Amino acid sequence: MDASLDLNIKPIWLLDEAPKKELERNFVELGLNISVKEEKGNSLVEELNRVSAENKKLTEMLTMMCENYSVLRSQVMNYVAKIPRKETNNTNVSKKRRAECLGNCSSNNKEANGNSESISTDDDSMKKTRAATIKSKISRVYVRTDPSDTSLVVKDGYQWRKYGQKVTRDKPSPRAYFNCSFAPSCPVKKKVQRSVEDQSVLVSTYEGEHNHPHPSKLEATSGSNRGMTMSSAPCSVSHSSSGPTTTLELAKSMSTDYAKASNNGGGKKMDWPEFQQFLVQQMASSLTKGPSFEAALELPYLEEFLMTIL
DNA sequence: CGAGTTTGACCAGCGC
DNA sequence: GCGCTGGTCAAACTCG
Repeated sequence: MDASLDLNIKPIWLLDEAPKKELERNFVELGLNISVKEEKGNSLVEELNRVSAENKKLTEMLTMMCENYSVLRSQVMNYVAKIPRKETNNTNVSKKRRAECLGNCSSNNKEANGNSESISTDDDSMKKTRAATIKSKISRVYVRTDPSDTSLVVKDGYQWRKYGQKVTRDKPSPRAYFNCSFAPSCPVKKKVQRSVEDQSVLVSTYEGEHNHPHPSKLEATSGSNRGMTMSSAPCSVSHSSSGPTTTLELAKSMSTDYAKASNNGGGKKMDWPEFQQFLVQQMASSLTKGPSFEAALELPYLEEFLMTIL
């Protein structure tokens, strides 16, 4: 099946009668004898009519999609409003091995281990609290990549330094370990591993919170701050450290395209109706891209996707 | 030459 | 205590 739907939001000129006549005129100008090739011409006109009708139908479908999108959007808004946000006031990332040095997490491991000998007053409740703390700081991001790409690199806008790679027991693919190297004292760590279910999906697990602004935000505030903030956002969308975080390349590409589209208009921002129309266009074109859109159709992905474009 | 990556060794936690 | 496993270190290596 040919999935390439050449969709248009606005009814194109083929819907009008005048252009058809112009087409016929063009045939004459091109030296083609319409009377001789009347049959061919008629079939072409019929074909044009058919395509026009099809286009009209598709346009209606898109309009409906757009309306459904609006409804869905408001539903998601309501849904998101109902989700209780967990407090994220605890700032230090703790790991098992560094559990004893809660106040000294940014220092190096050897120092931490040295200190740990003098501070060893753990009990079960403390352990549970810490485990909960770790759990609440962990977020997960799914990124669809080229399955042939073995680099385990997830571009999220931050600067990462790889410090280790390990083959784990239950997973066929190795796990890569990264430190945030944008700020020397940033405690955030990232683990990246391919999904067992889908080798084309990279699962990156973030531990902790960045103690510095996002690099792209720094860029945005220091220089080219045009259009919506979406344009400077990374592909990841994090709505809470308490819940899973999902990334869609589709959302990324859409935001990028949107940024481009906005910038092409001389830096003029699109208003909401324009933006909606733009989204529909992008959705339509994304239908042809397959995997990303399929991913978006899975409910958790879809929610995140909608969060992204809201 | 410096920054980043690779990779084998080491360490700590956990279950038995 | 022992072995398994995940996480980290650091020397060697690569690349711009």
